[in-house]
Parts: sequence; structure tokens; C-alpha cells
Amino acid sequence: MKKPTKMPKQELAGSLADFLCFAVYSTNLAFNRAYKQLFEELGITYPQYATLIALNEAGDQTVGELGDKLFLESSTLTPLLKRLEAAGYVTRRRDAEDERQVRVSLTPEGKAIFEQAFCGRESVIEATGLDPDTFVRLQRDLITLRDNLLASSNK
Amino acid sequence: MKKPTKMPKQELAGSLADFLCFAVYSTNLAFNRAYKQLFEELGITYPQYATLIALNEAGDQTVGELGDKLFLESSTLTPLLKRLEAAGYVTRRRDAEDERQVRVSLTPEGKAIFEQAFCGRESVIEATGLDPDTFVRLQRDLITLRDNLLASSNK
DNA sequence: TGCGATTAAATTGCGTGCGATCTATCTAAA
DNA sequence: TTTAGATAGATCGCACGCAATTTAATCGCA
Repeated sequence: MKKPTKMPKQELAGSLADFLCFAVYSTNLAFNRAYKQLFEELGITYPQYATLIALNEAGDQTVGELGDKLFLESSTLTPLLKRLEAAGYVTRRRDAEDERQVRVSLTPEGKAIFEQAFCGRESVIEATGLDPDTFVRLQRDLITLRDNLLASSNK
Repeated sequence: MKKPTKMPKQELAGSLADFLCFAVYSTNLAFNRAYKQLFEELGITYPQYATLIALNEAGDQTVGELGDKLFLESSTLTPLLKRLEAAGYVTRRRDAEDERQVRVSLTPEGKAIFEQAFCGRESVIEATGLDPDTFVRLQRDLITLRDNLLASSNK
């Protein structure tokens, strides 16, 4: 947590352009649109791709562990994982040790899709028009912001 | 558009933490959660609040103009505006000059809700834990990123 | 004036995203 | 051992968000 400096009052204007949350919101929409064509060709969606990244990163995880990494609830993940399973990209099975948990892992087909999307994303990265320093700084600041927001909303 | 410098290859790792799009995506989820309680108390949602900001900013706009500001399609805005109308926060009426267009404006009740949310958001801004310089820089970089992405996806 | 092309919004279908709730399983204390 | 509580996923209902399509109004040009 950086110093919790209070924003000066004159920053509190009422225009959309003054809202940091709107900058994040609209940039997220823009990323969705930028990636749309790539994902459509592969037959997956943006959050499904994030799930494949998480699975490729660590393999064999429970729904809860995936949710922690992706910041999603089981009510979101369960249907998403069932769609990935129906597409043949992941497997879901009850853990033998603890039947409450469901373990998810990538199939070879899922790994192939992940790698195709991973290669394709380079053109999107170039489309950001950011120099590497800005890219890295932006990423770091966003993650700090995210974690501060989550920490405060879990008070 | 800044210089379109190519990202160095070694930045292309496969972990969620390396994806700028995931940083934006998850920060957006975090903002949603941070604002949730405030909006719930007021009986609106996060995108509805963005719509109220846009309406307060300029008043009396068509659905298309709102969509341009909010980066949303009519298929998203029409139901959202109907819900705001049902709640009594906006009015929708066909333009007399051009009956294809629908003009939307804030009611006094809508303006009151906007102002209550506007005051309440200060605590969320403090929860970001960002110093003002970082806050401003982040906002500027995000908007540049967003506009570059949108420009490239409209090729 | 007539009529095809264009435009604005609405509708439809599908995939998130979440709170609330439900079910099945596991844990722990009496 | 029994059973109350906790835990992990799944289900349900609702609100986005968009592509594709439809409907209604306007425009353009002969």
C-alpha cells in the first residue's frame, strides 16, 4: 500500500474523462474488441482464454484455486468450465480425496488452443502503441490498484 | 499514437501476471466490487452510474451519442436505459425532428442519485492507495491505450 | 414523386459476472 | 457415533455486452 494521499478536491470533476474507474472500464471493453477476432477464429472467448492461461500456468487445479487466480466466483466459473469441457479443451473430475472439490486440467487440444492464441496476441500487443517502459509501469500500477481495491472491499 | 515499439520477446511469458489485458480485466472486476455497496444502496449498477455521469455531463442526448461516449452498442444501452427509465431516473422520447432517434435526459431524481453516488465515490478513490501523480499518469496511459486499441480494431 | 440505400434503435441469442441459495461432502465436538 | 457447522461447487435469477438481425424513419437520386 502506497501512501493513502487524499485526492485534491479540484480533481473531483463530473466528467467521464475524470473517472479512473471509467478509464479502466472502457479500456477493458477496448481489449475485448481488439482480441475478439482472434478468439472468434479459435472458437473461445476472452475469459475462457484467461482460464486457459491459468490452467497452462499450473495445471490440475480446483475450481476454487482457479477462481482465486482469475478473481471469479464459482457461479461464473462452473458454466464457463462446462463450456470449455464441452469443447474438449479441459477435463473436470471430482477429487478422490475430497469429493467436494472438482479438479480441472487442460487437454492436449486445450493446450494447442492456448498456444495458438498466445502467438496471435502479439499483434494486439503491438496495437497498444505503448513503449515497453510504459507497458511495464502501467501493468505494475494496475496490479497495485487492483490489490488495494480488493483489500479495501474485503475490509 | 506513440512510437509502435515492438515488445521484446522475453516479455512474452505465459503467466496471467504477464498479461496487460488481464491486469485491466481484473482491475475492472476489482472496481466493480469496490463500488458495489455504494451502488446497491442507491439501487443502481456500475454501468448505469456511468450512464448518469454522461447524461449529467451534457444532458439531452441520443442513444447513439451516449453509446459513443460510453463505448457501448444500442443492444446494451436500450435495455439499460429502459431500466433507468422504469426507476424514474431518465426520460426517453423520440426526437420530433428525426423519429429514428431517441433522446434521453436526466430527471431531477436521476440527478439526485448521480450526486449521491458522486459524493460517495470519494472513499473508493482513497481506497485506491494511489498518490495523485500515479493516479493522473495511470488515467492518461489507460486512455491512450484504449484509443490505440480501438483505432487498431477499427483498422 | 418514387423507391432503393442508409441510418437509429430495438430485438434476439449467447456468454459472462455475481449474490443468494441449494446440495453434497467433510470436519469436529459431544 | 452422531450430528451441527463449515466448505466446495452447482444452480438460479438478473444485469451487462455484443453480433446479427429486424423495424421504422430518413435520405438520395433519378
